[in-house]
Amino acid sequence: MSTVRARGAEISREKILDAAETLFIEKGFNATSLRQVAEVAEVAKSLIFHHFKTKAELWEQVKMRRLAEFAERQQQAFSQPAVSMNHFTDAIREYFLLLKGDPRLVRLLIRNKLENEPEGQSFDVALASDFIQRLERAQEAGLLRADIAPQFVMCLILAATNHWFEARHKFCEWPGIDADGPCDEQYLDTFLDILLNGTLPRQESAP
Amino acid sequence: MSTVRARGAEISREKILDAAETLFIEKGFNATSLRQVAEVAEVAKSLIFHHFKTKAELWEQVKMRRLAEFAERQQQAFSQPAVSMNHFTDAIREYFLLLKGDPRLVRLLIRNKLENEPEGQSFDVALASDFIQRLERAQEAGLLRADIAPQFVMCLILAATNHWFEARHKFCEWPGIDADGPCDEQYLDTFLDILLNGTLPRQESAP
DNA sequence: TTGAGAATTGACCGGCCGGCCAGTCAATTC
DNA sequence: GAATTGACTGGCCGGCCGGTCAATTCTCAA
Repeated sequence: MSTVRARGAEISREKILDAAETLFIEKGFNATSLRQVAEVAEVAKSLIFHHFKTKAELWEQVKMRRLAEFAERQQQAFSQPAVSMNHFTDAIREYFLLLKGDPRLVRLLIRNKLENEPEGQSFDVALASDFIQRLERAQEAGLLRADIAPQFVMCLILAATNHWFEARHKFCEWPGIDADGPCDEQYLDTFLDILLNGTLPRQESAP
Repeated sequence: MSTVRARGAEISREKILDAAETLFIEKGFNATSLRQVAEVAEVAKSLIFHHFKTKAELWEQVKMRRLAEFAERQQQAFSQPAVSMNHFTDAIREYFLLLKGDPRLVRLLIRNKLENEPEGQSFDVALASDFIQRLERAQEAGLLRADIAPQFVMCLILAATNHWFEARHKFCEWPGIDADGPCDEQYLDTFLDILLNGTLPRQESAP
């Protein structure tokens, strides 16, 4: 449908979702009232209930919209063919930049950790196993040490990237780390350097 | 004071703190009412205001008590002298076990990330710079590659350990990772292996 | 023995919460 | 041009919230 009415309704719905996203991610679900959401969205509070059943469902939809978009971009970042190790580091670089460019997403990911839904999203399972398979093929091709489990390498990559942005403000209080400088790149380079050196096949050394 | 009264008061205070810790960490500050805290603590709600000025102060005290204890144990874990790289891996191992043994602490650390206090705690800054200095001395002693910045190695260590437990339940849904098996140890071994191999001084290879 | 004062309680407050509902208005359909 | 539909609103509701307060109990020093 592209009637005038339907288009107007869609705009209102999106305005509500936008306002809810801003407030829920910044202040949290329970600390945000629907009155605030309505005010920011410039819409009557009752209209929220017209478009969404409950406050909880609104939050669910906010997360869905954002995390689905995240999964898509994450897939793009991780889906490059890996014929050499450089392709892996490029993929990690791209994923790192994805997080760097979207602080709100990082905050959502933190909040998502605290919510113990039984179902959860399954798309990142598929994504992870996809990347793990790439790593396995790299092992078979001799690009990667064969004596390490690719699953845990994947965990380590996500830990190193996600945690950096999740705790960035803490790290930047340390001596030698300047928040305004190129510390993101320095950290990433250090990590990739260590990861590469640590996972490259070792050429025959003492047992 | 060690009068009976004072001791009784102290017990009540601790019961309130215990109940608040359980509920705040599990459900969050805004999702927890003081009525629930009082009920779990088996105490009148008003008594909470006798011992703590406001709900916010109670939460502050809960965090203080737990994070101070954490900092102390963290210091123990990281304070071993480092005359060889094994001491570093031992320190990381100990810190890893500290987190493994205290899921509630891990949850508190996640919650702490979301709160943007201007002041914050300064003890972990001191702790980090202490460990970084150890790494620098290891570099001077030739135990560690000299061309990497120790600050970022420290970040990586914290990322690898903290994020593992923060996202453990997600990781354990992946193929090849069994939540009930020894996956914690496998992950840690993989990480330490990569870290050690990646940070060991390289013996003269092609530039 | 007593009285000062801390520990503890339950009744109570104003205010905000999520949610509901009756009703208005304008676009769409017949 | 009447009937229908759906977007949208303001006002109201019961209930719970954080917080206050006066009254009671308890303990111990004087």
